[in-house]
Formats: sequence, structure tokens, C-alpha cells
Amino acid sequence: MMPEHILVAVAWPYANGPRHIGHVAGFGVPADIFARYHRLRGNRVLMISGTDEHGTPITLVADKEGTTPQAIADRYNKIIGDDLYNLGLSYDTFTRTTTANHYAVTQDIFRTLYERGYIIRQETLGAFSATTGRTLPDRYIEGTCPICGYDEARGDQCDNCGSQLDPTDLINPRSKVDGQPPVFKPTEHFFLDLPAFAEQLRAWIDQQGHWRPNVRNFSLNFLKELKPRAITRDLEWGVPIPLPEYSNRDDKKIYVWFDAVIGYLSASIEWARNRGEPDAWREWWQNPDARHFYFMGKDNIVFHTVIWPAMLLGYGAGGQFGANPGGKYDGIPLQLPYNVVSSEFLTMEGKKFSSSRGIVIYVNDFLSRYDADALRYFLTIAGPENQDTDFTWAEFVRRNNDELVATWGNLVNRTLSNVYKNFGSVPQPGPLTAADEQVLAEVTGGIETVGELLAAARFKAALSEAMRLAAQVNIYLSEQEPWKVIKSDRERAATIWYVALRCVDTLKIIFTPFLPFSSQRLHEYLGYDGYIAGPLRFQDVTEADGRTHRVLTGDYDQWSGRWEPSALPVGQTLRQPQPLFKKLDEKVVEEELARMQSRAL
RNA sequence: GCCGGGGUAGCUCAGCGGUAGAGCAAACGGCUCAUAAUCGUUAGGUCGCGGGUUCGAAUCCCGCCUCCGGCACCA
Repeated sequence: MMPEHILVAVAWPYANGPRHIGHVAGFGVPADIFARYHRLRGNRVLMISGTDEHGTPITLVADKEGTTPQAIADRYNKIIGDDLYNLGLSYDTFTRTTTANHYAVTQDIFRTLYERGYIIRQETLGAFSATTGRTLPDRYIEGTCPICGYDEARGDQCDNCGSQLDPTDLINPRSKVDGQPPVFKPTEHFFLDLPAFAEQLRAWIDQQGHWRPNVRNFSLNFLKELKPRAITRDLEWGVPIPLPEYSNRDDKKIYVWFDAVIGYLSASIEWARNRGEPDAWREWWQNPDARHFYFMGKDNIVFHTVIWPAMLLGYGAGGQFGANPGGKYDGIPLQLPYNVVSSEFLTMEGKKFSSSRGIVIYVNDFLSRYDADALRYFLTIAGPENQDTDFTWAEFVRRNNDELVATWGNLVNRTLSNVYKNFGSVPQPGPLTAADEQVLAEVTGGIETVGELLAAARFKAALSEAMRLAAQVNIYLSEQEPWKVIKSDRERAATIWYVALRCVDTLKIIFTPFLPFSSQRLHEYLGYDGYIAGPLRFQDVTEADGRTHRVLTGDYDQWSGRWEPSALPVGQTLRQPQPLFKKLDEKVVEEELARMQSRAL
């Protein structure tokens, strides 16, 4: 089978603070499982993302700390990058939106859309901060609701009566940031002409029968009331507008969302350049057979199903980057998303995550006490794949101890301990019985069944099936009782343990996308060398302007793992095994709840 | 308010037109190689409420209750 080109496009974490486990549950972990699976299958995967570093919230954090937006972005780019590395998220390129490359690609898309008439100018009445002169987004304006009299209504809606509002509707409007009344004045903005693409988008989305129904329905509905959308803001922090009259102005920039989605393309271009093959990204973006999978939370659906596709349609095969005169992909437009995999939300002990109220567990804090695979297991088996789900410490401990440790960890440990102690290497089997053949066939079948579920982005079902297969091997061992058999018939015991080892070795591959760290350790206990999948590394990239930034990447071409059944050689020497996972004390629940309580004070 | 998605065993969830399912928790039993891990058996639900379509409805339709999300300048 020809290797497929798969683009795994992961939502860009916003760099105004550390990210909590809800963020990585929604897109990071699922996307990584998907990417790892496809790499094991031998497909050519390009997994890209980065930190999203423009926009109002970062400027507010900077103001509060008396520093620059760039300093804030630098700090959280580092923390978030470290988190993703520690979680084993195997990005080909995890970069950032403040690179010269990203600015160039963003401006190319803006300029191309503008020249083709898809970006139009319009004057609007904007709200500005009286103290800083910057745009005050509707959400940052508070006042009394003209309908119900609630005095903490926001500029976009009243949380008390639910009415849709304009900031100018509010009685006694004031900035949420400094309490001053906002200044309203006319300002020119650029609008993306979304209605120009409405029919094309509708026809395209109609054909996407493989999308999750909520994604498709929601997007089609969104198309019904499509209006031009402002893509600039009165802000000094952002990508400059690439038009002569704005080149020297520092008060109007491209809106963060417009540049953030372009990151999928700019990061791909950066990946190719860093690799020394500047046109390599075209194999994913202009190859008609490539498939693009986007992973994000449900709040971001329309940016990926409507707005970004509209931008891509408008850009087509043009611009400075898209054009490939005389090249292999001359005149071929950029690819639209193949699937948009949206997750629901994770809640924390029954409540919404809230940094300000202390209802939160940050990724780095979590990983300082617990293993990445334990978190990856929980977020996959109990995560918000199809509906909102709740993270509780009690459930985390229970799933870790009763499922991960007891079923899979114990199967590995009892098998390796027995074989290591009694044989030291993979034993030579005698003739296989029907029971032996059956368990081998069932586990081998998992390569197919779990693989199909992974390809369909049904991660919860895929991991459940893998766990069921591990339980099947535990049943097999209970029935065969090799620890008894060895006392009278060493050859038969050797056969049983050989079968169990083969099953464990196949399950190791099946579990690798979900649990890469423990699978690697198991790989070594089984006597193999090299990396089954990994490792990740950081790379420092210096651009033409002399600035340097750090990119998370990895040498994934070197992976030795293949999505195939075990071919464990008889006689291979095992290494001394250790338990794969840590059993957690029940006291962890109380400790963590107390920790959360103290943060809330 | 409008749009979308949920409400199924004590808990977490799967099923989405053809005799109610899984894991965990519970009760009992087996095993003791393994991180007291494991294996088996049992028990447990008028599938949010009310109507309708159908030979047959968790599953389709209508209404209602309730929870979550989105609603265009939060990202």
C-alpha cells in the first residue's frame, strides 16, 4: 500500500498562561494518538502547531506585570512547549506565531485575499480603552443591562437575562480592565468577505459525510447567517497589515484569529525549511491525495470548518508561497480539511476549569507528581471525546489502579517476571494447542480492529478494545496456569509463556499510540534495542532577521515500530523487568482536593 | 431568546428500529505466577417526562423538563 500523506493539524494553545489538563485532553492527546498510529502504519505524517501569541489577553498580562507582550509570549511558549514534550506529544513542528516566517505567510495570505477583493474595508464604531487607547473587545466591557437592569452585563451579552447586546447598549459602560468608561469612536477595519464563499462552502460541507454529525450540522447552520467578519483590530500587538498606508502605523494589526489558523500552513512551511527541503510542505498542502485532520475543542469548530476553509478557497494556488511556477504543484490550490475532529469539554470535580478560582490542575504540576502515560490513559478512556466529561481525582486514581495497573500493567509484569526468572530469554515453544492459537489470533486481530477505530478517530473505543484484549490474555493465563504446569512439564510451560510473550509484544504495539513511554520501556524489557516510537527533541531555529526560537520536533523517520503483529525471536534475551505503572495511594485523592482547596483561597 | 449536543444499572459511559450492554463499585466462589494483582458467578435499569409513527422505539417524530456549548470584537 502506498504511504498516505496525513496532516495532523492541532489547535494552537494560547500563550497567556500555563495550560491545564483540559486543554491537552481536547486536542493534544487525541491528535498525538492519531499521528503515532499513522506513523506506525508507515504513513507520512506531518503534525504541526505552536503557541498562539497575539491578541488582547497577552497584552493585558503584560500590562499587569509591567513587561512586554513578547516577554509574556516567550515565557509561556517555553512552559507550554515543555509540557507538550513531557506529555510525549510528537509534533513534527511545534513553533509559535511570532516568527518572521509566520508573519510573512500571514501577510501573503492577507495581501492575496485583498488583491482578489475578498477582503473589504469598512468603517465601524469601536470601543477603546480610555487609558491605553487600545481596542476594548466587547467581552471586556461591563455595564448595566438595558433590559433587565443586571449591573454586570458584558458588552456582548447579559449573563443574567441572556440578551444579545452591543457595548453601546450598556448603561454606564466601563472597562473590565481598569473600570474607566470606554471611548467610542469610528475606525476603519478590514473584513473577510465570508458571504462570497457561502455557496462553495455549503456544497463542500454537504459532501463531508464522514464528519462527526455535530460538527457538520453546526457548520451548515453557521453558514445560514454568514456576514463579513472583521480581521483587524486596533492594537499594537499583532501581525502588521501589509498595505503601504499601514506599514508605518502601530495602532492597527491583523486580528489574532486570522493569523492563528494560518499557523497550520506557516508551521508546515517552517518544517520544510528547517529540514532543508523548502518545498517539502507542498506534498501535504498541494498534493490532492493528502488528507488533513484538524483537532480542537468544540468552541473552535467554525474557525476550522468555515473561516479557514474560506481563506484557503480565496487563496487557492496563488500568492508568494502557494505559487509554484514550473514546479510539481504549479496551479494546484491548497487542500481543505478532510476531517475536523472536535472534542467536548473536560470539567474539574464537577465544575468548569477556572484559573482565577483555583479549579484547575496545570499540566506541569500534574506531571511533577504523576506519569504522562497515566494522564494519557485517563484522558483517552474517560476524556471528552463525544460529550463533556468530568475529571475527578477519585476517578483518576481508580482508573489508574484498577484498569491501567491491574489489567495491562499486571499482565506485563506477571509475564515478564515469570519468563525472566524461569527462562531468561524468549523460550522455544512446543506444539501450539487450540487455546494457544485462539488467544494469539484474538490479540493479533487487534492490529486490525484497534487500527480501524484509531483511523476513525474513535480513541475511547480503540483503547477499550486494547484493554479488552489484555484482559483476554489474563484469562488465558488463569486457565493455563503455567506456574503450576512448570512443576511437571517444563516444555508445555515454555509454550504457554511464549504465547503470552507474543501477545504482550503485539499489545505493546497496539498500546504505543496511547502509552508511548511505558511501551518503550516494555520494548526494552523484551530485549529489543532502539526506539519503538520517538524520541522527541527541541531544535533552535535562527531566522534571517537573526532572532532565534525553539521548535519541538523529533526524528520520527527513525521509528522501529510497525503496526504489525509480534515477530518476537525465540532466544532473545530479556532485560530485568520493572513494573510499568505506579499504583497510587488512595490518599492522593484527599491530598489533591486539599491542594485545590488551598489554591481557591 | 435562537442554534447544536447530552439526560441509559450506585458511578463513568457504549448502544441509536428487532428479546436492555461494558468497566468500576456490591455479594459469593476459585486461584496464588504477578504491583493483594487475577479468574468465574450473581445481583442491579419501566433507557429524563408526556404524546405519536411502527408488527416492533433508548433508537424515528412532536411537546415539555433539565444539563453543557455556541451565538460572530474571548481566544
